[in-house]
Amino acid sequence: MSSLRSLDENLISHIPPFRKLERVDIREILDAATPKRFSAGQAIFEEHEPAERFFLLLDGHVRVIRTTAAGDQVIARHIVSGELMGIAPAIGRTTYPASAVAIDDCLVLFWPTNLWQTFVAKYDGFATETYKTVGERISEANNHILELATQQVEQRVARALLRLAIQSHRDTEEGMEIDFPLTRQNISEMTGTTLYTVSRLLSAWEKQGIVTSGRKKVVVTDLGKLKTLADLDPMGDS
Amino acid sequence: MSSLRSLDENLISHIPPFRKLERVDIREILDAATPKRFSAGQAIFEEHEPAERFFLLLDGHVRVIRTTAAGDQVIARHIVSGELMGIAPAIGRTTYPASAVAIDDCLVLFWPTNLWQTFVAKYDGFATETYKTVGERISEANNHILELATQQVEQRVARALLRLAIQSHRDTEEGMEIDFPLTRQNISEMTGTTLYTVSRLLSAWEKQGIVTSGRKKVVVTDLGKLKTLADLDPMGDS
DNA sequence: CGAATAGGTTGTTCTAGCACAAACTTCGCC
DNA sequence: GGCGAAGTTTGTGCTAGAACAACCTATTCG
Repeated sequence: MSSLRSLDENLISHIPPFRKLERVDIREILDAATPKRFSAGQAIFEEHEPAERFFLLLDGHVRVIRTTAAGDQVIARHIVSGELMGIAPAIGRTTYPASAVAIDDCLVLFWPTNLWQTFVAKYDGFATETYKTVGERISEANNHILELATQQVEQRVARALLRLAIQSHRDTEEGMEIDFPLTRQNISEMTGTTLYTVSRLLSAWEKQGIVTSGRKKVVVTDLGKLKTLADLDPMGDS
Repeated sequence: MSSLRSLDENLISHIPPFRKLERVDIREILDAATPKRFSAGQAIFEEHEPAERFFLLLDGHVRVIRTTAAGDQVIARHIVSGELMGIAPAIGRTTYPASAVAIDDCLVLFWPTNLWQTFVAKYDGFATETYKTVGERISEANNHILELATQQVEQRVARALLRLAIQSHRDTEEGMEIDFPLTRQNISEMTGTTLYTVSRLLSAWEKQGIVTSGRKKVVVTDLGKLKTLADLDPMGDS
């Protein structure tokens, strides 16, 4: 039984892995999908859980998190609408490698994992496009490693903010506002530092007019300066 | 023209991506392969270079390296015999994401990138197995991020050594010797620290009977103790 | 509306580990 | 067989940033 009225084809027809497909194919894919809403804070899937489904985020923002034995959390990435997630089957895993949590209210579509093979086999371009996604995520991960291994905290935080601002912002009079709730703690979990250090950095940047920030909110007011901080800052501004 | 006598099927028949294949298929694959030797220190491929070939390491050890704009190097992983490398095509890349350098004398087989599609389409199990490899590398990368973000240098170095010792060792009277040349500098590039700190750690561990080390050589003499250091050491041994 | 809670700031202290320097050892090679 | 290069060790600062503490300020919710 379809949980809602039949889903609109335009929902996914423009999204990379589906872009090249025929209307009929899209129809088929949508008919096999289950839509589901998650409210802010809800877990979409958990690390180590058997990967029984793969997901497409249609609306909202999702945080992908890993937790160490010692209890520290690390934010691996943020998923924005139009992205696939939980695509463990693509990489021969039977278990999710991380947890996904809805940051704000989210709308997702999901399919049972066993359909993955079918999609890959049946829909031309789907495999190529999703493997490209996988490739991008590997690159991201490797860049993250490079950063953690070679850069100072300030640069790492600047880069993290820059990426978020570019990936998912809303334009306001003040500047580019990161369009989902983001705490100092969150930023520290993305960059391998502490919330205190992030707070100090943001305060300093606010004085220099690079950002404006509030409770769970960050606005980049001077993208250029932030970029300078992110690219190996030639010299520390006084 | 085949560069050498025809290659022996046993060379690759036991290697995961090829294991499930028929003799005929293996024959075909080998006939399409070019064997090549690299001597210690030689580059096999370079970051950013167009990915015109993908490789299988038959013998020797390879280091996968990334370099930052500032000139710092990071060792992403070590490849041991039987592993594929330069599999950029698998993840929709047209360019190598890192450089590969022969650590000791190496024997590799390579194929032109355009054959990748053929392999995936034609040889059953090849796709699945290689995507599993990709998956493992993603996991590795993510673990590396977790470590860099949350662990102390001592633990990271212990883990790096542990991994190497398990992945590629030779048993000696002293213990498990990492079976390729490895300097303090190399270890520091794997763990995001300095060669000085690594040297001090190894010296300390040598006194505690955990390792023995020499020029470009590390032998793990007490695997148990090293594991303790690697898993969040409950308390620092005096 | 008022208390509880989540999030943020800022001061102070302290240390892991980086930076630099200098000397030593091992190895390969002319 | 001795010189030079590459690799290693160890000492001495020194500082980025973690840890902890205390306090402040929005939000939320009964």
